[in-house]
Amino acid sequence: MANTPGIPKGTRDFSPEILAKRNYIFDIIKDVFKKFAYRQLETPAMENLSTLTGKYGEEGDKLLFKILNSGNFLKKVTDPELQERDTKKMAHLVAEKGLRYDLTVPFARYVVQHQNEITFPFKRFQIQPVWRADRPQKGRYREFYQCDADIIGSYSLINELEIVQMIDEVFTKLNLEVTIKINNRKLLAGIAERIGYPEKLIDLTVAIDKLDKIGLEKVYEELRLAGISDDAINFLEPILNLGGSFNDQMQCIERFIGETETGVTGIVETEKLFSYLDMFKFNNNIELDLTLARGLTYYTGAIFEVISDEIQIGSICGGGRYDDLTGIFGLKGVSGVGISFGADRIFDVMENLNRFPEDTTSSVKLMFVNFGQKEEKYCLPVLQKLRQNGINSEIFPDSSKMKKQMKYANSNKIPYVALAGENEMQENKFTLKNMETGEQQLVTAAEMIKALT
RNA sequence: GUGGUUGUAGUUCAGUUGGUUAGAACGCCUGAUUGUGGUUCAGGAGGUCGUGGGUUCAAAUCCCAUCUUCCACCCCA
Repeated sequence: MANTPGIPKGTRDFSPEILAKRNYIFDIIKDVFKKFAYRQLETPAMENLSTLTGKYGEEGDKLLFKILNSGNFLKKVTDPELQERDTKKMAHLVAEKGLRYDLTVPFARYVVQHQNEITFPFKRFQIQPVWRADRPQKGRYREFYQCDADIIGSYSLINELEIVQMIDEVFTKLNLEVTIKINNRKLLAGIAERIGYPEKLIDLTVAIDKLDKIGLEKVYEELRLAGISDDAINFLEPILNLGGSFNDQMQCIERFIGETETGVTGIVETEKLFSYLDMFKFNNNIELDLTLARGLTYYTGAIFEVISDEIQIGSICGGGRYDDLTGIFGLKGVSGVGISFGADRIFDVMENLNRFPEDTTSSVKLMFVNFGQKEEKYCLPVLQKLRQNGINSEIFPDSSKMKKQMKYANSNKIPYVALAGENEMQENKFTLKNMETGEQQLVTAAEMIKALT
């Protein structure tokens, strides 16, 4: 045990079985992204540390993995600095690169860097791992995948509509029932303004976001802690307890924030988005949820979150509109809207509910049993032909005992085995065995190809 | 960053108040079965008890440190 090697905290190996399942999810997401005309982008695992720092708040900076400079990484550090042991100050001296923390900031960097080559609006999707030096726990890893799609350079609410359509299609294809929650940051901003604390929008959203997790009382407590007066909190109550139909909710909101400028914009946007949504039929529930806030500070318009109806695991997909993502890199006035699927959590849900199709893990269709040199030579050309016909297949490389070979096929879930010995070779045929039913039949190579296609 | 928790075979776990050679199940390998996997039966391999130090005649067991696992908080996907 002490001698067996391991992997770093919060990381995982993906066995062929798990990877097959994960790819099943990725392929569905990827196909939907492509169908909606998003094009794939990849960025390097590492970015310049200066690109990453300061984008995720102070907490986020702490969670960045930094890469030690090559060579003498202490070259730039002076003796007094070394004595001081101020790691925060020293970090940029010994590390100039860091692992990406999400896909959005590298995307923003890409857009700004290549702004002259890009034709706007620009639609891209990106499926890559990200790294966070977080303390791992349930559903939380130091290396995990994000599946992002963003459109940047368009204010149209058609983009929001399409985001919802994509979400609906992905989860329909995955055979999962979900609820798509929609809100708008401008509504929240209107509320903050109305209760007299426009500058507390972030505190307000962070607190409201926890409503279904910690309950009303604790939310009030957080709001008080943030310095919001009891009067204002009481004033807020009807909004937090909002229910009923979309129209009821909108009426109530209108009464509440109808006089604030941002609030009105929020109402117009939300009503327009829902009027688009009304044009189509969706397989999943779509609801307006005023308590949906989402932590990310850069959202400015519509926000989305998806939760499973069948299992409690938190949000499995989220996104929203941001008006100034590239501003931090000096490119102003580019609005975008994006969505991110949490592949790892979707995996957990699928696994829990047993929703992966049976044949996900077995990509190999057939194995030739190896009886010896003469038989190998008889099988190899046929194997080649199967492969040319797009049938994933293999021959057991050694003429080991039959039992060992069958066991190999069995444990790798290979559905068919082909046997060719003296008898078969004389007739120029193969015995094709169905591993599941145990049935066997004598067939020609052509018949075998036909049976497996 | 804070609090708790875990560590013994490939895996999941037993292991008494400290006391002979540390066990089980599953998995793996071999055989029963020289052209047939899953079932059955028999046999076999596999452990520096996370690591380092301490207490003791004696430590998987007690103490300290450290690493690790998992969980909650903060934050987040």
